[in-house]
Amino acid sequence: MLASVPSRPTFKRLPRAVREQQMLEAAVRVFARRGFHAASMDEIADEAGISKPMVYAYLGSKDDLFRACVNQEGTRLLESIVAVVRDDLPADEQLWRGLQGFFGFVGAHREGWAVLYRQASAREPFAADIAALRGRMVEVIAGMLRRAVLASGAEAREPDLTASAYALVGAAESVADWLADHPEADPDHSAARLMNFTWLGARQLLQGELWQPSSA
Amino acid sequence: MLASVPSRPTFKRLPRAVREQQMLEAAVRVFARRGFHAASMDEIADEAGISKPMVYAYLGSKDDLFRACVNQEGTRLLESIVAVVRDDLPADEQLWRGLQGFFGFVGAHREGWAVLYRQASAREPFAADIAALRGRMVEVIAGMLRRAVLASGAEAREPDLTASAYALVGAAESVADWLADHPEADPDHSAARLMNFTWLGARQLLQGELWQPSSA
DNA sequence: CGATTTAGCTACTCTGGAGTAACCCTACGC
DNA sequence: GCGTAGGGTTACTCCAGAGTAGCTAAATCG
Repeated sequence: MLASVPSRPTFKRLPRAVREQQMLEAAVRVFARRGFHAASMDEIADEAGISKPMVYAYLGSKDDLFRACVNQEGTRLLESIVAVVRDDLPADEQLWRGLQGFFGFVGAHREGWAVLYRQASAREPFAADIAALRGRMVEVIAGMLRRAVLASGAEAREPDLTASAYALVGAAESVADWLADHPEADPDHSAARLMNFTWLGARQLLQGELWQPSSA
Repeated sequence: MLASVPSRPTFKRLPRAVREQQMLEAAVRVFARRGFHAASMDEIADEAGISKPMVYAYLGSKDDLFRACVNQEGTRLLESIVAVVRDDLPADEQLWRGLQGFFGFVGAHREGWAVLYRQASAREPFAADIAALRGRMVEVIAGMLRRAVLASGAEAREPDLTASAYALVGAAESVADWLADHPEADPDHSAARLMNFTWLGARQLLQGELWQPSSA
């Protein structure tokens, strides 16, 4: 019996699943800092510590690779939110936790956020994916608002719900962008401010109060 | 020479200023529908009814051309707002008119909007310009909010003002994106809904009312 | 009515980077 | 101890598209 030393993991020759994940992480970083076009497959391969043909062998074309990045980061974003929202909570608590999850993701994954929003929403083949993702969020938010309004005994007007949800999602994206550029800022603090800003207004509006132009 | 074949259906030799403007308008359209990278100088020249070297002769490189588009559309956007806001009005009226101007521009210049936001904010050399434009808007909005709060006798907390302004600008951009994809929607209606959504909330928040988590 | 200036063209060059062909190497199964 | 499969590489091909050289011709001027 030989003293069978468990084959020490050399730095080379890793199993496919591991390499694929390394490549994806590298790609997200490069796409985030260069943008889709300026990112070259050579640089991505280099960042992953591998050669270009391996990237093609495992992940396919540049478009395929980018789509994989978008899907991965989009999934992570959604999971960050889903993980903290509980169905049995009142709507305002759900929204609050959703915002915490959202800003938590952005704070911890600034590259992922940049890939998803600064890059993917501007490039035609992928913009549709992001629009769909945003659409799902809008639906979720609108649902929360709807339940909140109904729970308070008021009447829910669908167009107002959708418009409010769009405004809220946009406000969150804007604050997220600001957060991505201010590493010292606290994600939870941003979440709290936005919660305050939107909830008070949404509540009043959806209960029927209206701002009226005082002239013309 | 018998059948001399200049055969140019080209109608006229136009003065430089006119051609430049045609090229800019064409470039905005092509950039908007293809994106910066996928837009080729050939297609832009074609859209303008002119040949490529003319574009280079008048507007310079592709980057120069795109920057010219961004500047033109950015200026138009700002002017749409400035044109309707009056300094002597109360802050809520100013905000209301500003939103009307903003959504009026987006409704009437969907290509310009797409160039400014969907394209320019994602491409590195130009993102800074857009960030600056957005920064000016945030400052303006924060100023309106500040005056409104002071006028109502409350105390203005700067971080809240800035955060609210970011949220409001982001909400407006989001609704504008939605508007750009829904040609049948009425810009004024969008402006009114957003005004309602934000004003009621901002007013309460800035006067000190806070939403509080009901649990942990 | 020549000279000059300005609008305009065709037909190139050249480069960055996506994608690939063809080969190498080592662990493992038998 | 050897065949093979899968992880890995170098060194290409090829093309779209930015940018240019160098020409023609219509206005304008003196």
